[in-house]
Amino acid sequence: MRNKLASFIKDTIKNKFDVDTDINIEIPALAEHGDFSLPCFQFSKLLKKAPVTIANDLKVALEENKNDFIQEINNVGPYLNFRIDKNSYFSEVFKQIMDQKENYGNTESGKDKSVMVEFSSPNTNKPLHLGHVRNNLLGDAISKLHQACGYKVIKANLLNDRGIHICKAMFAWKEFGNNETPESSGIKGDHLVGKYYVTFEKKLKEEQDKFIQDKNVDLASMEERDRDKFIEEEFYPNSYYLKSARELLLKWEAGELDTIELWKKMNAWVFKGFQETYKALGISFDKYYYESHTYKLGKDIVLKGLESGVCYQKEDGSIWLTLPKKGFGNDKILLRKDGTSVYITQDIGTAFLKYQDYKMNKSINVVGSEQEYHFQVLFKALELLGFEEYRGCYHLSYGMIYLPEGKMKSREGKVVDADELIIEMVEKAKEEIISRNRPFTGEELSSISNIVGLGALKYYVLQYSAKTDFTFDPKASIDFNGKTGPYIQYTHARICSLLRQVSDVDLSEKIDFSGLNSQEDNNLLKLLEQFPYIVEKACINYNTSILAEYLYDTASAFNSFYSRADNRIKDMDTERQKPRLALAVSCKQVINNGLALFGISSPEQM
RNA sequence: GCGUUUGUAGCUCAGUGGAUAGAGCAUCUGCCUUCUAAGCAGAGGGUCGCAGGUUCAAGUCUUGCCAGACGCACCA
Repeated sequence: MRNKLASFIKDTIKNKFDVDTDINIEIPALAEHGDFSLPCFQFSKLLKKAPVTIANDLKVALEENKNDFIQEINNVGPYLNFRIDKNSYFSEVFKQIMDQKENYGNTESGKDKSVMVEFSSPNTNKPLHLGHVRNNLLGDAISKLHQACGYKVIKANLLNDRGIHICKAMFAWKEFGNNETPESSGIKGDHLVGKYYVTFEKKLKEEQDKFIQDKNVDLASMEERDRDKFIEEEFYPNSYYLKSARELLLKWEAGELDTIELWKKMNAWVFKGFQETYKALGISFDKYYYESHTYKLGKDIVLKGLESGVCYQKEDGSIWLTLPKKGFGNDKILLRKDGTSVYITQDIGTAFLKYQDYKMNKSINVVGSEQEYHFQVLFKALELLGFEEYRGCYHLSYGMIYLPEGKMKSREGKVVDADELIIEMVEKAKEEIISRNRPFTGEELSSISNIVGLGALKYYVLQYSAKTDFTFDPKASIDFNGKTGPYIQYTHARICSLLRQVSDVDLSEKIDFSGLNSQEDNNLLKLLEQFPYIVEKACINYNTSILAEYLYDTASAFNSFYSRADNRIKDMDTERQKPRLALAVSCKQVINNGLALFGISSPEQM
């Protein structure tokens, strides 16, 4: 409908003023202004006229050869407001939704293009927490949004399975583990490994406290920076625990059999644990990369950069990248004097590898905002090293999550554990359902609790735009009233319930929509029409909150429509029922499709 | 210190340079013998951090200041 109007205006402008221009059509903030509006500011530069004059002239021109679907054109100052013939407006939207069903909302803006979305990418030394949940849900939603816009999407997960962090857990397990396994202890693998990682950190802290006491240093009176420096320079080189973990890392790098064996064993525990969490969240990946395979990558590329003069070598043998003065503090080291790679070198190699594997047009990394500078350097490095595809690389940065008591800290165990959180949400959903005395069987109850609990969690996280930090309020997150996932799911369930009760009404024949002229009818219609634009907008802006907002508005519009005293559909005669049921069916489809983009299921009953 | 970023209702957050700044929660008032009340209708609540600038128009762009967050590793 919007396209039809836009091309009509475009043609008219071309005839009247002899210029080609894009048309930006808006939906008026106030319904009484009309169904669509055309702010004429957008043409004033091009036509060198005042917006109000343009609006006047254009109105005359448009009215001269107005199509029958436009009922009325009004100009209010610089705005041209259009009222669309209701019957054709409703029919067109309803027809589109019925034709496209679960594909309604999809567009072709990404047709023939591919995108890789790398997300999750956890370290394999501890279980996933709320921060990972945000990452996973965001990455998954962004993937689905791209799919809806026609892109071919590859979801990738780069597991950081190697390094000092896992060696810490390995050492603690060797020292204190007594061969404990997930089977022997009944503890989920990632939690078991995490337990030993925490044990390591605890022992290290004890050792540090003792060291400081022995040295008789008064840390409390030191500046924070000096304190860190002291610990780094004085304590760390003398730490038995750190030395032991480093030894394990060296043995791992040397390929020592026992160490590799233990590393494989513990990583396997963690992977299995992660898989369970991913499954619970309904998340899957098309491709796994492992840091243990990629950590040496990038070296050749850097050496080529040295030949071409992009990089330079210092006297000690280390290799550095020259960065532009503007925007970058210092040059960046790429290879240590012993020739080993640093973090960014691996990322350079991985970028090349990903492209070799998939030749995608876009490559998105879903990583927290604390790594923004890292990605700026990385993309600049890729550009300087001649990797043309750096243009398609994008760091989807998301903000931190605070708890009411402050920042989450994994080392201190001040985190919201992902598995526990999921269980809590599902439990809460179950309580809510039970309290409503619904006639569900045990199986239905647990299936619906699962859908609702996860819906609440996912919507809670995705309602925020990615870049904002937000405070996780356990009470609010678990609330099912107001702007929440369950509210939207509930609306869907209500529609399903209604449809079950009037299942004999046939909507396939031509429907007369002329009876739908209330505020509520029109609001809902307009929202349903907008859905494809919302999906595209959310995708372009990498912003799930746009869709979250929209879904709430749509559910809310339906509930207003539904609760009108004179609108009791069940009691109406068939001819009056039809257009209203058509609206309800359409709304159900849109809610279903929209929630699906968030990985949220739409229950038939709840 | 430098860079990036945030500051919108009591709280948590939306808000393409465009029409009278919105939502949820919380508070208050109504509505279940009724298509699922996880709902609906309504009320109160704002110096859009502060001060300048740009223009027909600024919560939105810009400069300065104030306050917070993140970053500025041969960690990842």
